[in-house]
Amino acid sequence: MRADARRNREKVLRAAREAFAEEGADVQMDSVAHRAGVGVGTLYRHFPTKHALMAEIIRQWLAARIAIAEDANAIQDPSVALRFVIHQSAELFYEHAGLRNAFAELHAVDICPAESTALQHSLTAIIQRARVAGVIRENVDVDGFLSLLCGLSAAISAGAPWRCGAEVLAAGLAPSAP
Amino acid sequence: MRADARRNREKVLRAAREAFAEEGADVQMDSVAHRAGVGVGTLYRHFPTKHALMAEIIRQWLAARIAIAEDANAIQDPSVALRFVIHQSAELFYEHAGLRNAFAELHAVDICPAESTALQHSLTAIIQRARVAGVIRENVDVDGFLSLLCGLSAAISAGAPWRCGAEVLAAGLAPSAP
DNA sequence: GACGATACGGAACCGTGGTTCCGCTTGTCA
DNA sequence: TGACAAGCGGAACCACGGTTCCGTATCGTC
Repeated sequence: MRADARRNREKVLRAAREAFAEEGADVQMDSVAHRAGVGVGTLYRHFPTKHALMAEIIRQWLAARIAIAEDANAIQDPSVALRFVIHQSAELFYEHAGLRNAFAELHAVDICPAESTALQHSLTAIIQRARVAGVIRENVDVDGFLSLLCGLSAAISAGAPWRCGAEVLAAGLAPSAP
Repeated sequence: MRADARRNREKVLRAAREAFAEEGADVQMDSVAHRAGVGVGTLYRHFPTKHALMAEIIRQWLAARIAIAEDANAIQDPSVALRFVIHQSAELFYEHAGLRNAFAELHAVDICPAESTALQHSLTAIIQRARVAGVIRENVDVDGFLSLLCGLSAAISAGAPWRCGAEVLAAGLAPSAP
């Protein structure tokens, strides 16, 4: 791949992230191209369709979430690990608040099955450890946890301060007092 | 208004709710018309644009939420009132899970300012009472609460069991132990 | 520095889907 | 029951936006 092509690919991805975040999933390709300072033709050279461009952004986004989950799994204390995932995720959600709104309707599982599975796998370990240690309420499984994270993401995109959202979720997940 | 016109208006609204819930905000008007068993012309007789149709659905949705908030305000115990709003809202979110996904990108405030204000007003009273009674964490204000409800809605749309989501939020909102 | 391959820009194309228009039907009222 | 207004259906219209295409520019190599 030629050097300028690689440069342009990066410019396009950066612009697309920005554009999707600011204008939602229905930004025009022209707008993305303009932000990137390239022509539409260049967009289509790197990504055959708009959908492919969106998929790549989502893939990178999932990769960041997987990284967080894996970092958490390196933490010994299950309770600390759980809190770590929640807080780090909340911060990530805050940094990319716009993307959440843009891609809310899309099902990541359909678009990036591999990454989705990896994320779920990593989170399963965290939940499992928390369950054994008794630091998470009984009726929350991995799917429930993923949904709640999804909710956290929405809350933060809606304007909730991310630390506050994280605290509420973390506190709410603790097993109810006997 | 003629009787058949009134009937059709109802049919259209029902069909639109169903269509938006199932297919998202970008359902075609033709699809809504087909579900309602009327022609597109009839749609446009009752709602001048697609946007107007969506606005009416959102208005009814906000009305339901306002009703819940007002019911809660009739409850004496601030703690019970807070839990009531959360649980009732969660159930409503569950019943109309699809709509949330469809309209996530839209800002209700811009579309139905009056209803949005009314909802915010009702919730303010609930939060205020909870604050005075010391049954809600200090760093959550009305806006934060609205955002968290928005998050709850997203979590439920994402598949979290609504009772579970409500319990987590209710527990998480309690002031942290000293 | 010249040549071939690779990449770029952006005007033009075309399908999709919101909206309009008008001839026909149906409800309402005297 | 007849007349008129109100409402209906759906084909046709048209703007928008994703995608293609090709002449031009740039890169990398000899």
